[in-house]
Amino acid sequence: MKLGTKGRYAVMALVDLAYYGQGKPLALTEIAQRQSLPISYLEQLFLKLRQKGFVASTRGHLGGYTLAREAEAIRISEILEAIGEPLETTRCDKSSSTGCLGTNAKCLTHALWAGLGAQMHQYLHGISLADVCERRVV
Amino acid sequence: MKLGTKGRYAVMALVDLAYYGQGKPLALTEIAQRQSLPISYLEQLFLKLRQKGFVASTRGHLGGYTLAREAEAIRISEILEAIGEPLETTRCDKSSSTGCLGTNAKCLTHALWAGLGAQMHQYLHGISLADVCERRVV
DNA sequence: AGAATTCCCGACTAAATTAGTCAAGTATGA
DNA sequence: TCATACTTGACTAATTTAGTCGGGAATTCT
Repeated sequence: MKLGTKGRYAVMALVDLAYYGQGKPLALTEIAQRQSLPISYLEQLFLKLRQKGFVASTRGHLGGYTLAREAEAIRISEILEAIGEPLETTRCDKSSSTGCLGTNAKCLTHALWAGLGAQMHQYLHGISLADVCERRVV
Repeated sequence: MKLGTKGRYAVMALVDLAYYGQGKPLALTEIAQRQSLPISYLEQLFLKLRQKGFVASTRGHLGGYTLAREAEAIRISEILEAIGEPLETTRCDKSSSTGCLGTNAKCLTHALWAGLGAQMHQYLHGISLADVCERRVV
């Protein structure tokens, strides 16, 4: 159970954007250099972030990305979801009728893993980009 | 960020052992069948669980495994640690002096990930094998 | 106009990890 | 002695991760 670079980099980059970009577009190269992240990898991530409406892009010279929403209104959990960072604690097939429902002794652990997932989601949903920027994180 | 089978299977098997094994040794084949887990894989896991003192083994006919500790005294977090399920949310190198300390703007996210890890550990530390068996899990 | 800068996008891949299998052995009880 | 069950190490196929690469398209500066 470890956090992948996709999720970590996406959040790092957005925090950087919220922290250093004051309304003005910030080039990906600048973010990548400051955070020591591979730029072509970041491009992939920002493609998704733009499609999901987290950032807006300006092309050409002096272009870059800006936040499309208020930093206060972007939850960390949303970022991870947008980027495709799984956050999966169970493997029970929800669609299948034979899937585990946590009702029998065989799947006694279902509630445990579901609870862990809920815990994680709750924590990450409770923190916004702005919270991270202003070090309001326990 | 997904939970691997190692951790999941280990907990499933120990819950099964606590639930069905009343002091008497339970053969791995029985646990494996009931939980639909690959037996040779479970063998690997129980090797570690025995070495770390979670279970005791009885060899030969009618042999098997028993819990070496009270089900109330075994925390889920301990099992995952024993088995080698990572539970890593950060990648900051703790040993290196150049490692991230969460003090500069570059690593503003450190506290976030560390907090997530703490949250997960706290949840899993607060639940014992017995809690899972008796469905005392939120 | 042309050059420089920057985003846009899909395809590809090396390396690591996962999720096991397999084979051979040792101990015990019926 | 035979079947059962734990013990242990080596091996591996498949998946996932963590990127790279190459070519394009839009925009602005000179």
